[in-house]
Amino acid sequence: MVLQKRLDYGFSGYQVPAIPRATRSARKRVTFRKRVEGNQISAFDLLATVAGKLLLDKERAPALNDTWSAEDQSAVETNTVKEERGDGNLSLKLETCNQDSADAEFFASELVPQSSGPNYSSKESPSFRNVALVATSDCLESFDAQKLMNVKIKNEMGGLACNVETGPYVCGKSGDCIKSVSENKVLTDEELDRTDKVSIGEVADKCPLEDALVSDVKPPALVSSDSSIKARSYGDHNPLVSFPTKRDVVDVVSRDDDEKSSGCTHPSPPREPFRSTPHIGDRRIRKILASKYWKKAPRLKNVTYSNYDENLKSGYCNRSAYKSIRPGKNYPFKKRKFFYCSSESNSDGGTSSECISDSPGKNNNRNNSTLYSKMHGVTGESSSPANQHKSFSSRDSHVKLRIKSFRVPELFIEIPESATVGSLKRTVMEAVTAILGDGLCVGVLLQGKKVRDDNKTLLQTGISCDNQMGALGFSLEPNPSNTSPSLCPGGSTLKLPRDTPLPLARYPANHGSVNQVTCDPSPEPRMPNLGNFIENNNDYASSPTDMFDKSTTESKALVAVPAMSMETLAVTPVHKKSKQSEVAQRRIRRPFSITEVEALVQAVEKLGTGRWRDVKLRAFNNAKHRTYVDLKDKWKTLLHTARISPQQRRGEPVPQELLDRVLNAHTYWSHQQAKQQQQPLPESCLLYRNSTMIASSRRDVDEKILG
DNA sequence: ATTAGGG
DNA sequence: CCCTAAT
Repeated sequence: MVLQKRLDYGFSGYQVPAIPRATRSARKRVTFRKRVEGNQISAFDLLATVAGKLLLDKERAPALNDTWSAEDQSAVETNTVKEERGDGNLSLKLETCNQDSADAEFFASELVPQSSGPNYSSKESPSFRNVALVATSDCLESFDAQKLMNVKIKNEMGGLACNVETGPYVCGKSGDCIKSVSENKVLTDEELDRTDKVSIGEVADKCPLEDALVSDVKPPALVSSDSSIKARSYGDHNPLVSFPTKRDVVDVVSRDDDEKSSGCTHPSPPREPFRSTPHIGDRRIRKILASKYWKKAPRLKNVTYSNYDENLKSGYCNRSAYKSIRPGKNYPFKKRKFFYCSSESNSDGGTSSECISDSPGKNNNRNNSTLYSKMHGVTGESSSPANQHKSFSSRDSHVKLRIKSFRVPELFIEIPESATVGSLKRTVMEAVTAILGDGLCVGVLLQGKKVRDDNKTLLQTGISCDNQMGALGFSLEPNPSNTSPSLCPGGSTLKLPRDTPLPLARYPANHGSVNQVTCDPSPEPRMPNLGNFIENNNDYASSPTDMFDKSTTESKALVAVPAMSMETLAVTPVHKKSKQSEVAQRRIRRPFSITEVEALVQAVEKLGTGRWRDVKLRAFNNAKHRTYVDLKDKWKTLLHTARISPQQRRGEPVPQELLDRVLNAHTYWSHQQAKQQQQPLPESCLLYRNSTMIASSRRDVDEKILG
């Protein structure tokens, strides 16, 4: 059985490794695992794990959040067992296995053939008993999931070989029962609140895993579990993971050796696509445990999320322990952060729909810019949507929109009671500003439903002149993604860049002076001109020296950051808390401009490779967003670019001249380095350098070297 | 905090 | 760009 690296986890609770970057694109799989304290495994825990996994990936976070919304839950529920139909938005697969061990582990990883599981001791395998807790597709082949859910698993020995409760907590002890929810059942609130056993599943004889139940004699505690989780997100339900078509799903499949993911230290033999759940040979029973909690989550926000957060935190708290034990660098979740905020703001609060007023388009002279300026005018800004796809041919009818206001996504602010009103204002302002400056998505809703296809015309979408009031809505959402548009082609949002972490964070509510503030800047919304913000990123002035300053300054100016005094910073716990809660994000991608490349090359030519800090200081001292690591990386890519054929190069083409300089500088400094190691004779070095550089027609080399 | 490399 | 290991 799987259980590779069981020993990787030497702590209670569980960690949720970051989702490999690869998962940002469709059809990528991720792996994660979870360890459960004692013999308890709860559906919620599992889901939380999955959720946490997803959340850890900032770009996916909202996706998950959406999934948590009540609307989608049903879909999840009904599709859990129907993933083959591909008509759902997310399906969950989970399976667990039993093992004689003191603790339980949740492996959300692809089942690894026993033979290939490198990290578990051979003696572990035999004692392994898999008990499928989730009816998944492969299980369905042999029996109906619905039935499975309602069957009772009995242990002839007087106990249950495996007990899983879909309740908040799953008891692994024998005698416990499986609580499951019918996939088709719609839970009532009452039911949702019940945490006790609901139904007992008895594995039908059909279940190929029955023998597993009869497995070990001892009070077979559910000690270890192996779970494979597959989640599919369909564009329609997942705004962040938008795909061209509904069929284009994202599979979040647990597998340890996810390609490119730093999942497993030990490369496992190539696996079949996750779809074919491997090793059915293992006796497994599965049970869908998602539905209930997925449905429930949106409602019991406080409980759910706090719990959730706790879980996540626990993972983080144990990071060090984890790290120390963990053999490889498999799970780079070190600095991953998630926003609790987005989850909720996206699912409900964040979506503020606005009114629309349609009117027969008479103004043919108006173009889309007019439309947008109008849109944004409401927010006090005008911007040019970078992602505007809709085509407004001049002869089209025009849809007039009037957005009365945007509601800012939910904000959570914590401030001491002793704080002054003024500081509260500043705090709120700061939070709001941070959000706005952080980048927002504009979502389009029609009939309350998100419109995700950016490529449809308004007409096709149904946003036409004869629209009725209220049919169309817009929403501002925290932009979770720095994803390139290509990653979410179906998204209906206008992505705006962000550079700073969302200040939103859910703080422990145990603070007496927690004030929750929801900001609604209706009267005089101060929105940054994000459109320009974008454009400025790559639009540098010609002067390599001051261009960075300029752009930086401009960007900031555009973000309409209110003058924030140090005092404010001191007074607002938001900052501290934000950092504390590790709310951060992947930095936005900022392609190097040619000018920057030029500056970099020049600096490296002079300073050589390996002195990135100096390079930074010298040429990018004013570009705060460029760290020496960035520069180093850029050099690396430049070098690579220079070495590959022009046809293989992508992105903004770098002048061959620069690339040549890169090559020259690289070879030169490489030799330099080598020489230094052998015989630190400055003279020969100089000679070599000069010959090389001059040969490469670097006129300014000398100056730079001298200067 | 930097540097070097792998991802 | 991120993440780590090693300085």
